[in-house]
Amino acid sequence: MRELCLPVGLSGDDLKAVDAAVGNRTRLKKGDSLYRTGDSFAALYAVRLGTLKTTVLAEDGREQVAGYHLQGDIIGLDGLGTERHGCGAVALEDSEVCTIPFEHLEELARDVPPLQRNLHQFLAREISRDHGVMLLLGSMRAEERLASFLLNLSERYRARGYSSTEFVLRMTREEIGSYLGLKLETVSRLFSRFQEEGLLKVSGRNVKLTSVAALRQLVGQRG
Amino acid sequence: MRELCLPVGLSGDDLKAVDAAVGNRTRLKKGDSLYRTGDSFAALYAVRLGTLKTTVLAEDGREQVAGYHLQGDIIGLDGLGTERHGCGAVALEDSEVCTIPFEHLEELARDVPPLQRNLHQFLAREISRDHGVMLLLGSMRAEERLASFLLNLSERYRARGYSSTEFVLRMTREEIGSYLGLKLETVSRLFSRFQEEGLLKVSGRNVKLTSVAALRQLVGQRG
DNA sequence: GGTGAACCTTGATCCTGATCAAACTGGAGC
DNA sequence: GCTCCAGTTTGATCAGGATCAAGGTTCACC
Repeated sequence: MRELCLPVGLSGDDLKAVDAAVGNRTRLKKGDSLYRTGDSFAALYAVRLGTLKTTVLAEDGREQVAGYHLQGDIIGLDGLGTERHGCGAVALEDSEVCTIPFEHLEELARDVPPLQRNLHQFLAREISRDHGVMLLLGSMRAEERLASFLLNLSERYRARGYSSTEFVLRMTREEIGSYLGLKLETVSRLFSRFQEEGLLKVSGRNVKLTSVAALRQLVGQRG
Repeated sequence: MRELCLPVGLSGDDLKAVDAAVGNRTRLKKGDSLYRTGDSFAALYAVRLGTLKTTVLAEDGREQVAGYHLQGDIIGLDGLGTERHGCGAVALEDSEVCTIPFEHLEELARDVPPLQRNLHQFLAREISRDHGVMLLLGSMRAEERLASFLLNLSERYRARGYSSTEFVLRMTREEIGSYLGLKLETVSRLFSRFQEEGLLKVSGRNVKLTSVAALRQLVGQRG
């Protein structure tokens, strides 16, 4: 079992040191919270197995899904270097994460420059990801948002060696809507419409993309 | 002139080292680009004077304002540790920034733990900021968005020692709309309406908040 | 295997903000 | 001081998605 929680390009001693920094695994059952908004921040988490959602909370109590996280994703970055988590994280199915105590990681990053660089890249990637979501929420129509969401999932499943065209959604229509800034009825209608138009086949949470090209075109048009 | 581009809690030698890492100042005229999306990433920038906007670009060419940056803000973080800038940055008025070469900073962060911590905090804060924008774009109505935007500006001016109730907007209605996911006409109408309702006085880009409490209530309601 | 709750679909209607259009304003440049 | 143009305001209309409502489906749990 040579794989790493942080996919760094390291070798030898460095790698061992990183291995040591990675704490034990935690099993989560569907619905379990890994951490909640406002919890004191002490560690990052690498998703080993399963799917989590992170949610942001407005002062008035409104909650919104900020992201979905699959195997290999690192979560908790938003609390890095601060006192408290700004998000909450909940398992959408039985999952497993490993804990990366932050004190240790920060220290390690000082001694292992490639790791430091890697950490920075993770953070920057998180920022870029968020910018993508802002673009989606700020300037796309409902159908573009859903298409974009499905293509994003597709790409991520592909990268993990799963089918990129046939997968099971781990979240409800309401959660999808929350992430996309839409109501659940709108999400449901869009799935139906996409199916009518031959872009995909959907049955509850089972999705089969039948025309990735058409979905791409949907996202890319306008301009 | 003892102030720092990165407001770190350092002293003595550390402080000198950081000072040394901060490159020279650059003057920007209104409309000048500091960097563009896709430019190779080499440095962060601290805003010394003026106002900048950062913009994200979709593949299809759509552009959206990702943030407005005032004196003391650090920009360019999204490119950190990666090859290219994911955003563009443009001066909204004559401005001045100082360049913080990234290679140097990363190296320095290894030797000066408080600086490392500070850098991480900046990154985490940027992520949290983006989450706030996602919340705004995903779940607020138009009037809540504008109120939220104005209160945010107000707070930031206050923190910088300027009036928190009377200021000049440095961006056009269209740019405000782009940031808030609204059209310029909607922004204009909202300003007029807020004025009618006695929340503020507006004349072109001059804004005077006359009822911060009412603006707050507007944002906070819905539960 | 049956039951109930959570989740999903679909329909009808409403409303917010987009779009189209036209006139007004103010400031930069001559 | 005048001109011109980018930016702003305001009006009229439209449409996308929200909301309200009512069944239908699935699956976890007993």
